[in-house]
Amino acid sequence: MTQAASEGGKEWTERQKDVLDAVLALLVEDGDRLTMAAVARRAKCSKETLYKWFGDRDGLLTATVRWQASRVRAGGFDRARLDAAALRESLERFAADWLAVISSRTSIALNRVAVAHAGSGRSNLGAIVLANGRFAIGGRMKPLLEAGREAGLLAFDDTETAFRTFFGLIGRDVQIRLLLGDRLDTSEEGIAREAARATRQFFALYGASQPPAQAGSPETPASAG
Amino acid sequence: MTQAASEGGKEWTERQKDVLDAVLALLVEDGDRLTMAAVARRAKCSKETLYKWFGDRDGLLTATVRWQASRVRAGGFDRARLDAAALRESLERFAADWLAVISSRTSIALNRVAVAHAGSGRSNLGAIVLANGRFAIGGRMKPLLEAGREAGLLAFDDTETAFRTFFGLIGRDVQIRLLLGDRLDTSEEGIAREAARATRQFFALYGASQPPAQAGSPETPASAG
DNA sequence: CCAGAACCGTACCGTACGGTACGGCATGGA
DNA sequence: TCCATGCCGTACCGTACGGTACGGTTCTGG
Repeated sequence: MTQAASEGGKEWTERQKDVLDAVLALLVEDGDRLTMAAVARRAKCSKETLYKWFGDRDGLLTATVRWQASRVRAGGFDRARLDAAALRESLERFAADWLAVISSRTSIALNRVAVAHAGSGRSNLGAIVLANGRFAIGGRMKPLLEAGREAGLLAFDDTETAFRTFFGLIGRDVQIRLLLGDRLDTSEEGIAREAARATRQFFALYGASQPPAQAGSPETPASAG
Repeated sequence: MTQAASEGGKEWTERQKDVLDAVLALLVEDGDRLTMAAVARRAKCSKETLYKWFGDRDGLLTATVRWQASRVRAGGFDRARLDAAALRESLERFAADWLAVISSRTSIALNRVAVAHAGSGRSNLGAIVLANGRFAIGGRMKPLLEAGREAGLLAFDDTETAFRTFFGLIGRDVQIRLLLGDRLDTSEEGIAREAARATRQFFALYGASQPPAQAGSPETPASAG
């Protein structure tokens, strides 16, 4: 499960990418009530071709998830010149990017089918989504956190714990509420505001320039109990 | 959507509760690949009876969600004598209870079907789960936070924001990972440890006894930008 | 111009499942 | 004793959908 993000995969032809985009569109519109016939109709291809290219329904869904994942790669930071402002900006950008992703209709639709599949045990869509979502962003953010620590800007013992805390401060209840059908503010300004808040709170917890009141970082107890 | 938790509902007979428990068991075992025939077999009743009692499949699922929700009510705190230790203990207990809930196989199964339903637009299972999960705990925790503020132990402007921050510190990536099929440590000790960490971090952000370095609470910017 | 491959559109098959009908049995009240 | 009610078990129906088959059309290479 804790595998690296899989490669963008298999280099589909343009025609095949069109089909996968059709699947994404249908997924967003109709939820997981997706039928092979509907895909064929939408993509103007035959069902026989779908089965030839993707094997079966699960293969089509898997390919769709990978296809979508292969084009949301983003982020990165300038490791060379990392002062407090640059670190804060990078973290804030990560936070905003992540919020934009989990708020997108595509991500919501994909996560819904992956969650449903994970429940029925068939295939491993859940693992793929996790690898390309939560674990991908973790893999990209942790080097930044560690660079910030090496630059004396952050203080934490365990990178994973620090990252997961930031993750929680960013997402809070947003993803589960969206998955369950709640409506939330997903405007660009709203996202920017939340990203700024999460970053501010993260610095309050892990910023080295303003050492926590209790000795040690807040992720470890200052005293027993 | 932002409705109050619905009442435990309708007072089913014992026999009917047995049926709903059978649904829960099947949901946990087989995911949402739940068929009416399987329920009838498991509960040793006829399909006709199921339809008579619950209307249709969605009605059965809705009743099941309400039934499960009606018996996870818990929590509460002693408002009278609220010192720092009592507040911390209450928050930690809330956090541990919530982690135990979202880590339970029943909650995972129920959230999975609700997410799937929210995707297909049919029925409002998502709203029900949300009302009895996220919003129910919010409704129970916010009075505690405000009591803590009135007692001079916490400092925040907006109760909702403070609660959502705590929510994020507690859950982090746990719920989405579990829903997507990842395996996590859900032991009692692990939960207790995470609850303690979340509470410690929440106090670091919102504790009044140790004012934040920047003026104001970390949920509002100290200066523009 | 021809052969073959790729693919579209549609018809078709089998099965799973939601929902209904019905016969049989038990209980309880008159 | 008899009828009514409520429920079990099972058979049944209609439909939706995954997957396959096949005829017809377009494209490509020779």
